[in-house]
Amino acid sequence: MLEPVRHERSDAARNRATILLAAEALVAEHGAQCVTMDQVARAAGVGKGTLFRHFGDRCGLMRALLDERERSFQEGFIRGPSPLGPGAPPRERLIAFGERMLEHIEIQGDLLAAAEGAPGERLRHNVYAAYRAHVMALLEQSGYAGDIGYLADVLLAALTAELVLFQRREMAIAPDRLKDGWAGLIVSLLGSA
Amino acid sequence: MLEPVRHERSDAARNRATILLAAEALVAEHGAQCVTMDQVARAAGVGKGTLFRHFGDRCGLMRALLDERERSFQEGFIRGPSPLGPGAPPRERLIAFGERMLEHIEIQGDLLAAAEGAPGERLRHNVYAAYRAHVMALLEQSGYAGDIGYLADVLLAALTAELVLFQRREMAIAPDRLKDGWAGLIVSLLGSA
DNA sequence: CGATGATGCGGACCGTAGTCCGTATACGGC
DNA sequence: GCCGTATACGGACTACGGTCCGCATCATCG
Repeated sequence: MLEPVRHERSDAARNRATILLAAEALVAEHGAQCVTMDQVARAAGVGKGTLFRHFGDRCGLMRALLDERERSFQEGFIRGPSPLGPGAPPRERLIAFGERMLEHIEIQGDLLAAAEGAPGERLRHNVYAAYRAHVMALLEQSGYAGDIGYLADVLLAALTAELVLFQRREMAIAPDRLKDGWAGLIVSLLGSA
Repeated sequence: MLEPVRHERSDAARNRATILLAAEALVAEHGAQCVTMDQVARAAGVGKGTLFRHFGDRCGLMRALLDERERSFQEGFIRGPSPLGPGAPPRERLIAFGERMLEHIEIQGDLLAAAEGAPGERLRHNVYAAYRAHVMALLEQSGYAGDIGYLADVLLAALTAELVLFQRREMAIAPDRLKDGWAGLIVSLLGSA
């Protein structure tokens, strides 16, 4: 399996940067939901084809906008300080993971919602796989006796942007109640010992 | 708050029935994903406007197709035989509810996926509210000590069509493993007593 | 530096969901 | 049966995401 691309052509790199800048500005101004691909293309001064070649589809563009935050988020629970990162007992790390994710959704919610594509697409992505592997590892370490893979899916389902934004906005549930609910859930499952 | 509509006009009722019939046939033949609104309109011999006036949007049409099954499903856990319906202890009813829901998704999965609209729309509907109320009542009866509303949302998130279809199709997880996972989850939360 | 092949570019084009409004039709009152 | 009006109908129209392909631009090599 060879690497097909050696260098990105200079104009392509320039265009990608321009597009991301333009998209970021438009999203900041109008909200992710209201920004159309034509708007982004015009604002960046490129053709629509260029947009889609670089990012595949609308969700790909939104994901690209999230990417930096996403990477630092993942960095946090893989190599960051306790209790989110290594060092703390798995139960504490799991609680911290959920709380951190809730904060992530609080900040990036609209973009996360806009990055959702067809049903199930989200689940097929590397990001989900990374979360899932992390949660499974923590459950494993905690000595949980049941189906770890299944439980990981369920726990992550509690942390989807769709659900959390609904709880926060439609049901007007306070962030602290969500965090407490999450922590209580983990304690119920893994014991308070 | 008056009832604005006294009688549905006869042509309207006829058209609605015709549309549902045509849509059902097209979905059966091509799958819900591949059926367009224009196809349905042409097959039913009505204009597009009529379609949208009756069902609001594509998801509304899909929901209407699900409606009958949905009602009998709800009937099952509200007034049906134990352990799904009243009579069994709440823990057993909750397990039966999840298993029944998994079967429902197994059968109606494509339609359920096609009925999903914008992120969060699903959660705003009566159907979700009914499920949520049911699960909350069972948790209450079971004497669960934590945040019942939060836990209901989490448990229902484990039973979304999006997740279950992913688990079944993409991850090739067998139905029995999902049912066992669900039962194990409930037991972990409510105790095996 | 000039030729040449690979890569990227632009924007016309397409399919689909959803809207709008002038026209047609059913229903209730006379 | 006839009329007036509320209601429904149809299909042209819009907006948007996504595709396609002929042309331009870049990198490379002699």
